[in-house]
Amino acid sequence: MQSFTEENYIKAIYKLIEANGNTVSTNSIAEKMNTKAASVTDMLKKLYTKKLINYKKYQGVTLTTKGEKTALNIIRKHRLWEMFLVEKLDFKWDEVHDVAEQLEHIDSDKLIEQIDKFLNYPKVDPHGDPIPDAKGKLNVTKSQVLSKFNKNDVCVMTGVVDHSPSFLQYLDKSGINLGIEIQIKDVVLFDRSLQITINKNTAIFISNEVAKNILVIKKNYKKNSLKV
Amino acid sequence: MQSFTEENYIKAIYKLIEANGNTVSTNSIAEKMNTKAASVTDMLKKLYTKKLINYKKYQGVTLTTKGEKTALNIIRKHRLWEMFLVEKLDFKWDEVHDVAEQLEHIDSDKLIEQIDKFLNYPKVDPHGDPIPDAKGKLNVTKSQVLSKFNKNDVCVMTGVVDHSPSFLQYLDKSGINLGIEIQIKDVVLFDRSLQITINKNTAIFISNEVAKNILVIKKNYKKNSLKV
DNA sequence: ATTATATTTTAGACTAGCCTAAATTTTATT
DNA sequence: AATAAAATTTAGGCTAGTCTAAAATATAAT
Ligand SMILES: [Mn+2]
Ligand SMILES: [Mn+2]
Ligand SMILES: [Mn+2]
Ligand SMILES: [Mn+2]
Repeated sequence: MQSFTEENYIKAIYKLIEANGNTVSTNSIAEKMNTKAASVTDMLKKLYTKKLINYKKYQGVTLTTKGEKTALNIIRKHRLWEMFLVEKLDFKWDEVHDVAEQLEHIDSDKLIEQIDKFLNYPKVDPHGDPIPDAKGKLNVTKSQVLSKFNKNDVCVMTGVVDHSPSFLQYLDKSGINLGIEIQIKDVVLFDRSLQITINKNTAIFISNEVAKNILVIKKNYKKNSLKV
Repeated sequence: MQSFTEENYIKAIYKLIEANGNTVSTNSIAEKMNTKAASVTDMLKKLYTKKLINYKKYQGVTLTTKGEKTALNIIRKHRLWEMFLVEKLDFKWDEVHDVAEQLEHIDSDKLIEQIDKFLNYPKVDPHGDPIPDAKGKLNVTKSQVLSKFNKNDVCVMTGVVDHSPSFLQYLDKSGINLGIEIQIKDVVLFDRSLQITINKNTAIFISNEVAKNILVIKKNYKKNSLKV
């Protein structure tokens, strides 16, 4: 069994690898964990003796199979709890993160399996992030950021990059939620800001910065897909 | 804000006072917390500086108003979580305690108020223990142990004294649950074991030790009560 | 009223996690 | 290739919470 602190380090390492590929540096962990590099080095030694990470001095860090399984289990719990809070307790998607940061450390297999069942085995969390299954299997998402698409493209929103409350609240206020259909009506060349419609309603403007934080899947990509 | 450890000490002190009256000794806290007296003394100094307990060297301990409020809030959370586990996640009453010991430390007012609402504001937990309200108000229970009653008395079961899984499982197996009507058919003078009926069914025997751990309220005590 | 026993506190030490400052190693730049 | 800069690790120290052993105090027994 790991301490809360160890679990948070493992999750941080997992997310850094997911975001930036292969190995991860001491400094980047320190930044993500809001600690100092010296503290990270101490913890890396400990995680190494517990066989959770591969670590050689000055060489950066990767997760072992055991470490990755551990990380995915924490992420599974985090996302299921977020889903529970939104679906059952009327939390907004910008309110769940801090509570889930605590709940993800509760140690009870039965609890998390029952929560999963209670929610009817959801595939994604309130932010569109995939929920690993009990064996640690994670569906890879093929979403892309909205800013990559062009005039007249039609997409469905599937997630967000930035998870901050302020960004999520801005999306709420703008009527931008998971599942909406977004059509790009115009792209301003100067700053790549977008004019879009949501579910074919009146158009709104969003900045390129916003578009870079909205994940979508392009609609009607396959010729033989259903046109509704 | 308190650490998990501090919260557990405060709850232990509250329960010892509740069980044994007025002040509580260093040794009794050590026993309940599975620590040594020296560790308790250290913690008492800390809780005193935080104004959570009244403490003078060698004189025993009581809770301040602030300490009692803290204790009741932790107990509120513990019991609401137990209720949630039983009512919504199909846990048995003997399975909830260890998980609730973890969940009671989750820090979120909104979470616990929403859980309360989700459960429709229950008054007692799965073991019949009263749930303090958000202001820390606790309904005093007038239940008594079944062993105090006599032949032909009719009671309703309202709670348990012993909360151990083995005792709770024994009760399950014997059909003894909260809300059942218990009639004392016979009392064996030699060992004060009881022959009882449950909801007027065929009689079973229980030991005095078991009867001392079952809480009940006597039925039809008032002459003008409803006879169903 | 002394003495003996039990309880509680203090003293000193340990681990987990964190820090700053200094030393080491790697990487980048001339 | 030599040097400068950046990244990382080590050294030493701090707090929370724990322990054992010893000292102090309170309680019980003569
Ligand atoms: Mn989150
Ligand atoms: Mn999420
Ligand atoms: Mn309990
Ligand atoms: Mn209970």
